[in-house]
Amino acid sequence: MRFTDGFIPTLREDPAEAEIISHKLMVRAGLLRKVAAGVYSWLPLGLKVLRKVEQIVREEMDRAGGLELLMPALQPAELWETSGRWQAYGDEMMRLTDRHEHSFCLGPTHEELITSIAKELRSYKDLPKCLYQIQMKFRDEIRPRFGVMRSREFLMKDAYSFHADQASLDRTYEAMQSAYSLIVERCGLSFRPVKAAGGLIGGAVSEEFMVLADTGEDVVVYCPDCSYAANLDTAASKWHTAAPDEPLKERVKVHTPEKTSVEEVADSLNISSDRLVKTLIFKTGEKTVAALLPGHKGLNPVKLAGILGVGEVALYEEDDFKARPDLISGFVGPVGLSDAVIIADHSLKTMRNFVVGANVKDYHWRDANVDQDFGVDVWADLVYAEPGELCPECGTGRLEQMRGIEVGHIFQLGVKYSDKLNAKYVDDGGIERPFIMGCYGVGVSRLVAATIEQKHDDRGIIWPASLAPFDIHLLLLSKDEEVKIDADNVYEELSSGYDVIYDDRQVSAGIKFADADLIGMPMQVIIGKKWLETKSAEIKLRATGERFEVEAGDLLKWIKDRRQRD
RNA sequence: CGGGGUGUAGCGCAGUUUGGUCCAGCGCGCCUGCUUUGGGAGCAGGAGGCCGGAGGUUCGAAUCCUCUCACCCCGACCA
Repeated sequence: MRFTDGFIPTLREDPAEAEIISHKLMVRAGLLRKVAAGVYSWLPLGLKVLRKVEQIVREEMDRAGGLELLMPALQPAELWETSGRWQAYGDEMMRLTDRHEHSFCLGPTHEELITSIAKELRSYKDLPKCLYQIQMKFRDEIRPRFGVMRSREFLMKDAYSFHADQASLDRTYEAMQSAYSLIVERCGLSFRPVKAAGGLIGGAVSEEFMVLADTGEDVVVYCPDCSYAANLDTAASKWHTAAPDEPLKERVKVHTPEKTSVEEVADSLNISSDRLVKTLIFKTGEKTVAALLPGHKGLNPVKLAGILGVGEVALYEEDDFKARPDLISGFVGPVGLSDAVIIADHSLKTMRNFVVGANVKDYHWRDANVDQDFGVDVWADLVYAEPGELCPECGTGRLEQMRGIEVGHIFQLGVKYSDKLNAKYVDDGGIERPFIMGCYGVGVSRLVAATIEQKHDDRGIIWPASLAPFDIHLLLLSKDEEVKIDADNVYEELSSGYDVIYDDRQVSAGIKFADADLIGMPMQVIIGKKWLETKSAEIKLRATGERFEVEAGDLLKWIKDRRQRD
């Protein structure tokens, strides 16, 4: 395409609204324009990239046995009421009412809808099936940000699989796992699959695909010595040492006036904070939960929510304490605690003679012990894994952290939705059973942003060949009429085998160079001074900056060879 | 929603503290002409803004007051 026929509005300056590099570059390079908070128009150049990612995703899904379909974005409330998520999804769901006062939402995800469709699968003979679509999703994010990285309307590939047994689900899950790796690899990105929490979508087994980038919103904990990698939300570690072999003592009440924080109590008793057990009180619907963990560790609320099987947990606030006069803020402890579920971190099993709150203002117990002084209802991993701690899998590597962008997430759902929505098939014994399900998502539009986040320099975007909107950027730098005619011919010639953007604008060379680097096609073919002298073009590779002089007659062959090599 | 901040030409900004010197200004971009053409050219001329919106104070408001809307950043959420 001739530049003058295209619509590529490039900007010299960074837009004020953009914070991260990919957002700045997407606006500056003319891929994207903002319409409202978290809502964007994709301009022609941006759409070309989006379509390329979409096509890669489609090809890999098809190869993995997926069947494409298209469901509506507009969905009736009734469907969501049967699964209970019309309420559960909360403010994040975009809701609307039609002229007949019927409630609808713009789909934030499609488990409900796909499950209703899957009811057509009647027999175990129809299984397994994996259905997918590539479609706009709508989520009224609390805080949209970073351009299309976290927007309220975004392109997603979502797939759902239906199985008669766990082994079948495992096979599809693995096929998706490798399909996802291939998708991210084909986009030319370095990434890491990591263990993840199910969240609102739910499910026991789940993995996220993280594109590594400093600006990523997620933290990945990984082991440099083995393959272990997990989202910080779920990452485990081996950190507590064996029990000090000291005899159990009788607990003693100590006066700790005004000492409410871990540090203050530890200081006033002249002990280190790891000899103190803190008790955090949470409310989860009807229940009150007391979480016990060592004083020097941080509580991971995602783990706690997972153990309790709820979407999120909320710490007790002032008003909650007023409603429970037996709980004294700052002095809460497990000894004598009633009407609360006690969940303790595994590390407490090996702790002895520790300090806990006494449930009396200004007092703590010292030399308290599990069993002897209080019981524990649930043992669990409640704490954050920290860098430097030992890997939970190999046991020898020291964990490290890095940031990542979640571009894909796969889940084993089990019967969570099929049960509620009464989606069943008949097994070989003639008995009705709910489908065993999996679901698999890729953020297609986010993948575009993630690519730029990883592939750019201070001049602009560096597209990998697989996603570049054009293969070749042809620059005409001479005003000479004959050279112009030659350049037109080169454009025709290259266009026979490649998608070419031809900068035929009447602007200075500097502008053409700057725009070419900004919009980032992998290969620039420059026709300028040397053409007059030797009929040769200069080829510049965007990624490395390498330049080659190639004679007119050799252009096609040179480009073909080079592209095969790369 | 809580905390912080910003709305002035297509984009990036100054002016607001201390009302008048602003029927609003700068850089980039845009239009016309001439010159220029290998890393964001020069000269000359020109177009473009009811200063986010509504109301108020005042002889006079981009500037002060009230209300309102939008957007951005920090937190909980997630592809």
